[in-house]
Amino acid sequence: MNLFEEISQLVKETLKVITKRPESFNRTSLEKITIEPPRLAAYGDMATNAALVLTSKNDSPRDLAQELAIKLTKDKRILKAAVAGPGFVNLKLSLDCWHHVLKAILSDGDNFGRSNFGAGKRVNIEFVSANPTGPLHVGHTRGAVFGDALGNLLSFAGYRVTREYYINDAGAQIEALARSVYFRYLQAIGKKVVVDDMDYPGEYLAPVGEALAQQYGDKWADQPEQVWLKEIGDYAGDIMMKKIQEDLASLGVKMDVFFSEKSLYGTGRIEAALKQLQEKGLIYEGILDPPKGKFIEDWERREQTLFKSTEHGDDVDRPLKKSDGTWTYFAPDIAYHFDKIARNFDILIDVLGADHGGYVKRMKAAVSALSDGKVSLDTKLIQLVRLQKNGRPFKMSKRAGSFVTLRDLIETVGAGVTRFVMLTRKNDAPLEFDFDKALEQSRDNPVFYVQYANARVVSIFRRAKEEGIPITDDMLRNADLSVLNHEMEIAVLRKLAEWPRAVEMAARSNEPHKIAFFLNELAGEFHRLWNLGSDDSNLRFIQPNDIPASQSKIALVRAVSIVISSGLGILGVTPLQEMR
RNA sequence: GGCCCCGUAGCUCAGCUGGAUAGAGCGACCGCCUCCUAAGCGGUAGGCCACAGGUUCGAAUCCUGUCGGGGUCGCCA
Repeated sequence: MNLFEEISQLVKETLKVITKRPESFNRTSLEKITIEPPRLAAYGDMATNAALVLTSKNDSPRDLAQELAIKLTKDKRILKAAVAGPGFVNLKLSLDCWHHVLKAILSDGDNFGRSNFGAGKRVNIEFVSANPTGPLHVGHTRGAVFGDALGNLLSFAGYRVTREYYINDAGAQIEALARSVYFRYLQAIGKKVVVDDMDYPGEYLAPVGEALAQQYGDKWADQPEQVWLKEIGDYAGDIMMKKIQEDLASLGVKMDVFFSEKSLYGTGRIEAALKQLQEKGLIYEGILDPPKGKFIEDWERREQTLFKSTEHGDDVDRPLKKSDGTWTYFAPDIAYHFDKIARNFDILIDVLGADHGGYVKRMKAAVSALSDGKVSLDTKLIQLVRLQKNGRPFKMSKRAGSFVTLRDLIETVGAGVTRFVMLTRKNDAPLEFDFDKALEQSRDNPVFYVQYANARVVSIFRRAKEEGIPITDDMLRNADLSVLNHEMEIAVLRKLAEWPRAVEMAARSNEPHKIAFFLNELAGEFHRLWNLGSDDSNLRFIQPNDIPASQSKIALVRAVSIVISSGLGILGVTPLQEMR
């Protein structure tokens, strides 16, 4: 059930009947027709720009609009159609129509708002992909929440979603991790060591060193690096990865695939991917110019292996090998994306930190080249999180080893609050995360505001039971809805009817924050109606001594609860039954 | 210097593939509890949508340029 879709069909069919110039109905102008809630509620329930879009230069849009309006009123669902402004047609829908929407929501239940928008297309969302060198911090958390919610959103909208984590377990950072752990190991077996230059000085590595000491005693105490580097690196990386998975689990994020960068090395997979590019003539040996405007001290002109990414929209060609002959980060990442393409995804989405912005073009170029433009790569850059507490910002520094971790967040505010707050901003805007605000119980805190609405809903159900009002799904579905005729009750229904549209728009742009904003609006409509009950007892949901009227009103409440639950479900937040 | 993101009310931010008189919360001011949770609701005040051009019947939205803030720029990932 999607009311906007239904009215849109009606408008388009009506237009076909009345137009004298069918040739002006090319596909593009039909696609430009919108059916949307008007800016002002006073205009009506829906507005369409059809006449404006379809009128050719010399005709008056208002004439076509007028004709359209007259024809539309013939439909039962349309109570009133009026021409306004330059040629909009504002529609007022019949009470019956709204009641029909409510019945549809009740019978669709959890499925209300689901759609086939994605047409079963296969989407791969790669997110988090943090180096396994330490616990996840706040920045990773935002990426994790975003990716996971996007996954939920796209599933809801009819895509087949795979959530994926790329483990960077092959680069220099793992060796750095190994050295840091080695320090901790030496400490654990009682050696005096000077800890002044560790890459990862965080305390969290101390237990790893101790575990090594337990297992191996002083076996590695006086050994040179090449003896232990790889083994300790693998060992520590595995432990860190387990911790990361625990962190993700505590946030409610479950990956479908963990893809190891290491698995690309020594298996010919990098070479195979690059061969694809080679065959398209996109790989060559060449010399890059140093970046302009930025002085690099030890710049040396050097011939190296380059990917001709400029052929696919990048600004400069990109190196695939470092000066020591090993691969750059880019090379295995090309192989990784080649693997994703080979796994037959229709759409790839990479969720990256904002500091990877400079990486986007080359990766898109690679995907475009490898798939001959058949697979699209969408990148979502996640901006920084600024943490605040008591009005004062605090800093994160990985080098100092002191940073706010995902675990800190969950322990202080909980997973649900963390997730919701992080989804109240679009991904490309910086997010201010205030610990105090997140826990505050007020209108200013959107998490609370939405949860409070849900708690009120639940309290109505509870009260109804106490009053002996039967509210099974079946009874609500068959309730006589004619008592639902107040403007504010319709306003709630109007918002509910927008839900499928909101889902589609959020999915279209890969923007789960739109769901959070929608829920905030829906909660607002509901709180408003609730409060009207104190002025006018006829608007209370529970009508003493009138079971049928109570059931009708509770049917509306049930619909609100269905949509709030669905919406929170997409965000990955558990609805609260009561506030404490 | 190149590239990417951002600039909307005093503050924090929405604004849907271009659409009507640009919205919400906070803060300020004025109201609403004998009544389903007042942890809420109503109202008032507050704007040259950074600036300048362009496209269009129509621009906060699209294009170009300028200014301001952030990110990034071979051998980090």
